[in-house]
Amino acid sequence: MGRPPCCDKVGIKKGPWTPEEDIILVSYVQEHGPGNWRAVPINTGLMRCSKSCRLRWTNYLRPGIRRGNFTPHEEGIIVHLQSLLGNRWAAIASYLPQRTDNDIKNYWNTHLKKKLKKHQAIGAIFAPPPPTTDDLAPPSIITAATTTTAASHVAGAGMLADPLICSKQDGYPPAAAESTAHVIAGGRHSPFTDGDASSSSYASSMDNISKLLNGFMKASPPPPPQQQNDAGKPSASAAEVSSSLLSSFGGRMPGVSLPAFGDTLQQQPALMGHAGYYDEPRRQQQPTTAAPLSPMDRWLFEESAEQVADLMDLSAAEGCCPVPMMF
DNA sequence: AACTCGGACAACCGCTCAGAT
DNA sequence: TATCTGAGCGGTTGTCCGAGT
Repeated sequence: MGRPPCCDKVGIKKGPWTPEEDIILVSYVQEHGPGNWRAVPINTGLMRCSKSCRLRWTNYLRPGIRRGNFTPHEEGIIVHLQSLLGNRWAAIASYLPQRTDNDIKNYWNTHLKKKLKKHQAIGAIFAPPPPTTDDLAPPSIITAATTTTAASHVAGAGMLADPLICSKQDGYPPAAAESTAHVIAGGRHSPFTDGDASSSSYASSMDNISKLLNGFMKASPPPPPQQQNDAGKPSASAAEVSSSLLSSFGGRMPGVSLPAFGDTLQQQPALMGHAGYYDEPRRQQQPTTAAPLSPMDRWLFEESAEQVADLMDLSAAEGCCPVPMMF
């Protein structure tokens, strides 16, 4: 028998999300937490498929998302992990917690693939040979990178981010696993936190929403153009946004209690509950001190920086890419 | 100024997996 | 144990916008 559709297609709205819908979704998630997506359109009145709601939250509204240009360092990480893991964007995204898998996938398809193709065309070396999995990659990562079954790759993606699973199932040293998780959790020692690390990821995600709202609030003058996220300064405070939005709705939002929206954005822990890699209760158990990096981490975090530099300036080199490129 | 083309990115689709029953 | 269903993932498409002609 055929699989029933994930949701009733009749009356389901498609296409770009409106600021109103975003607010409804954000408010709902703030109140109930992410998850149980099937209930979201039912309880909010959103004429959206549950999958669409989840995707919108995960890829755009979720706090902690960094948008805008990828740094050369990030590019290198992506290239490296892509060569290691293939097109397992979720797994790759677990190493770049501020980026969504969709973002990384898009960036790969539009920028990096082209860049690497060009580089490959001139027969240059993209990166020095990665260390063998025997001496560097933890077992879970080896599994993720080398096993062809979908089950293992999904599990592997999770293991990358989950010290409990890593240590329990694979004998992956807890310290190493924790270090990975610490990075994922935005640990201070993370080499992925680049220049604007001082600005919270929360600010950037709030900027996303603020930007939307500013576009929505026709009564308000448009905000001056700004580099999204990088400045880490929202165009309006959450309270202002909330207040203005309420005004524009005449103080009412259908099916949504909005007054707490400003507070909502201050409650990042509640909103950070990202099913999957950002399991907040588990994240909160992470040590606050920097754990020693696993060999894999070290390779990715330290050595890749040099490799990235080599890659990005497309310096002339001989030979060809030593690692398989999945395109 | 109008049109075309291509890049960038948001969103959708279909498949698979995992948990619940 | 088998089946069902919700959630997640990766591939693909659609749309917008800026650059070039």
